[in-house]
Amino acid sequence: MKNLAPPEKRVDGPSQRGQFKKRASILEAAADVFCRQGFAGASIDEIAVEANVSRQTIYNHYCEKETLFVAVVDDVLKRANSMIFSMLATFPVNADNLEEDLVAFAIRINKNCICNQDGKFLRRLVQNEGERYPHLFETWRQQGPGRIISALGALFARLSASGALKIEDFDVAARQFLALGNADLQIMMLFGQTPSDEQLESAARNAVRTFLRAYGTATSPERPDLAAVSG
Amino acid sequence: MKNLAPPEKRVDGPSQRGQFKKRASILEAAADVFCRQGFAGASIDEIAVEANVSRQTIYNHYCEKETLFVAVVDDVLKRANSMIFSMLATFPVNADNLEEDLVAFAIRINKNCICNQDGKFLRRLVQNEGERYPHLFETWRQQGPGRIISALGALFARLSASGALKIEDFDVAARQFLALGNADLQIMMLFGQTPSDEQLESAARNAVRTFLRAYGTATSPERPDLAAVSG
DNA sequence: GACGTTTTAGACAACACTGTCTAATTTTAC
DNA sequence: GTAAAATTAGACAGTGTTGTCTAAAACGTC
Repeated sequence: MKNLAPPEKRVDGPSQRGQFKKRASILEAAADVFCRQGFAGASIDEIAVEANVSRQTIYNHYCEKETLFVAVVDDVLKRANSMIFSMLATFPVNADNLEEDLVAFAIRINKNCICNQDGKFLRRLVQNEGERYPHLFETWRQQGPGRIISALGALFARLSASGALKIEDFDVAARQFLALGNADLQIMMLFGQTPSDEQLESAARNAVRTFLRAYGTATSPERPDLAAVSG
Repeated sequence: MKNLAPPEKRVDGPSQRGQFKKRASILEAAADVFCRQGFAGASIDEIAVEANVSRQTIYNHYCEKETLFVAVVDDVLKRANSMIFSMLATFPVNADNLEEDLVAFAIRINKNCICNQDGKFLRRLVQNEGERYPHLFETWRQQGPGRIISALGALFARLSASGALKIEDFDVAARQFLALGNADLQIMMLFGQTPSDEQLESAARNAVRTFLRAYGTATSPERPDLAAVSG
């Protein structure tokens, strides 16, 4: 890590006029290798081979290994953030068919945000390098998860206001919804495995059933005989 | 990684007659450094300094870096396993004061198994090196989480049989209990932070309240007016 | 086709790390 | 106190990596 980069060498490298494909290829390969090997274990040569690019080209675009790393993290963070908010936009609006809609929503979140390559990469990277390079994730840490939970909480608030759910703390409910959605997948994901569609569906069903038992109003059909027991 | 270690060099090193303190000191320092830097990023010299030991001593006890790594993983896995099962032994037996007992249980699990140093180490290690050194975690992967969930599930089954809970799938309930317990702590833990006692308690309360709403029978006091709404 | 830019392969120095060796020193057992 | 065992500091070769440099080749644009 050089503290003083020579000012005549631009950090941003070529690409003013094109060669976007090279950059994209490097970013993708670097994400792969950094994810597999970690920052310390990743070698520029390995990235170059995987990107079908010469090592020098990497140094032309990103003057240091750390510059490349920062660019990869930025890229993945941006993509993951836009993905999660586009998924939040598919949250069910009305409450007819709520259970099925929530199941489908949970599947989408898990499949496209948590269990995909970007999700895996982010979990690893944050966990490994978050303490070593706090500045990389600081803004995401302060805004990312908090804003996601707030947004999801607001969606649950809407359902709660319409009487479909009965929730006191919307943010807690949002966190619990996500946590329940991962409950059956966490161990797989810890080992880097990707769940099958069947596993995704089963996990989502288990999660939503429990969530609706806790927060659903009486119209939820899936709580067979609690009223009978309580009455 | 040498494939053929000279047979006259014992893998287990000295310690037949004592020097346990050195070994323990090395193991502890190595766990620390491996956890912070990963396998590739950790240097033997750094471990030696942190253990207050010369580098040669490390090589005397563990002939290769990988041997040391394996020993550290074994050590942590054994300790974590024994801790989790000793915590499971404190699961509430009877159902009077169930909510408070479950809260205390969740706090104990989180504090002593999930949020402590060993838990952090294991999460990192499994996630990072689990694919590269599958043999290290294979037996734990097959037996560890599965047996933990089964054991916790059996405890919930006991409460269910006594009528205090109403659960269909005990293993699912066990996973959900643990997932709910982590719901409020996951982001902190991802960044390597350790929750305060207040945060631990609040997280456990939120988790148990929701869990009991989903699985509790009518005797649970904390579901204020579902019956009224449903009636 | 010509020109400026980008890419490439390869060589290169500087550095860090692993694992070995040795000889001196300290610790431990008896 | 003595002898065996363990530890230490330091030097060392071998290796891999980063980042630089150069000259040739490929590319894109006009």
